[in-house]
Amino acid sequence: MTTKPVAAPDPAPKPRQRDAEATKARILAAAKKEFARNGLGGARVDVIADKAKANKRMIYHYFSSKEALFKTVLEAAWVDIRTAEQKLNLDRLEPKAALERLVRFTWDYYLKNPEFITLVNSENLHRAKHLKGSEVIRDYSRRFVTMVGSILDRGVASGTFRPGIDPVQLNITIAAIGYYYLTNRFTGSIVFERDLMAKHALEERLRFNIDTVLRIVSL
Amino acid sequence: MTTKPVAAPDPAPKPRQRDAEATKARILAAAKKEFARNGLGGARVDVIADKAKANKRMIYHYFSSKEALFKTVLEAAWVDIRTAEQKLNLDRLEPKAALERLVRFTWDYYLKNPEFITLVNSENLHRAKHLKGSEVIRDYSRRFVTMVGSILDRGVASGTFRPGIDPVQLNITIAAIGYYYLTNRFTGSIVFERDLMAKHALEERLRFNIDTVLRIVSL
DNA sequence: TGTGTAATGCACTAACTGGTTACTTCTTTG
DNA sequence: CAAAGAAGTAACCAGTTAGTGCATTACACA
Repeated sequence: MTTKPVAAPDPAPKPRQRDAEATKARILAAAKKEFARNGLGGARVDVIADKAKANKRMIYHYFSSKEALFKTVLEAAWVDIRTAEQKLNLDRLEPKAALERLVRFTWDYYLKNPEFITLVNSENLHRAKHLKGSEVIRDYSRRFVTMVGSILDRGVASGTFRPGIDPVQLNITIAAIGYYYLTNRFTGSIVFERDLMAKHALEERLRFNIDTVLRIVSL
Repeated sequence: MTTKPVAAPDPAPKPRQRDAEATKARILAAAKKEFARNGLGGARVDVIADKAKANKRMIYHYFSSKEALFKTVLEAAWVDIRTAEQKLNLDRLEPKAALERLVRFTWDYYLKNPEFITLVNSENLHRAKHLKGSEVIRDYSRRFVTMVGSILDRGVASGTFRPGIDPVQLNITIAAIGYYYLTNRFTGSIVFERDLMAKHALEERLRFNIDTVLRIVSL
């Protein structure tokens, strides 16, 4: 976008009064929070501008529209989780450990990044119209599915996993058992009359989930 | 609410021009659709009025406010699914069959009543503030958890299920593996590059889910 | 047939909301 | 250092939106 000085490799990033990249980043961060808290429809552009200590005009300058901003936020969120997943280096672990690691990671990620869940919910309410056709997402996802597939293959080869498991179904299930618990934590706590977010409750759920996944793949 | 004629037991319900109950019902049905499609924030009261072939004034006359209307819709939806669950008479089935029946029912219900999922999502976005303190929900839910608990107990007693399974965790999981798949069907179809709503895909998922649940409870 | 009440309809508003216009101020570079 | 473009601001606009005041009409019952 903006042409940075090419010469010196980061020559003491002098504190600017005006910094396009920084402003954009602040807007993005604020938008993520606001969209996550209130959904696309409920989010207010003015609130985002305030939170970002920017002006509403800046938002339209950099992102054209509320929906385009939403799309950017959403894509960034997805790239973030998929990138983190790749860093797990699950290929280096033995199949069972790899799967456990993945379940644990997914759970922790959702816990630490509750915005992700709400953003995804919001996007699905809008029938994924913002993500439709996004190659970024498709490319990242493909690598991910492949990775889980190869864990399964290795497990089958070494005789620890049963054959014939669809990696997609497994992926969905791993996400589901964490995602559902957390996204519905408010109604869930009412329906089941316990604090689903209490520390021990969270630990118990994670244990249950790991057990579930291992049972799915075991012989 | 309104005092109906007490005498004759439904003496040919003459077609009225004005019928409070009928109007209320139409509003409720329209509201359910609109809330489900657009969420609480995105739903438009005028649209609900039009869809219900009623006047906006009627909505405020019967339901006081948009949020109160939402609460009514939400409670009704919950009562509906819980009532349907009770009608399954799972106590009469042997444990394994009962569980399979429940998984199948849950899946089918979500499929046939997609509004339920979206309403619940919307309520959780608002941190369950409309359902908080609703005794209706609490009472219905209690009976449900108890029912699943007794299936598990029976299974353990007959030596088909392993002991020590928390009925709440199982309940959550049964809901999760269906709910997640369906609520995220739009982004899911993009991420996994398949039509998750194709007939064979749905059948495959149901099979996978039944298998998962049986694996969780098996010895 | 008359009457009180519940049901209904219309027109209105006050507050908001996404988006824009017109302008000022900083920063970079020839 | 001057000029041009980039970054930033405030006030504003047109369309919406939840919610109301008030007049009107049908119904139940005497």
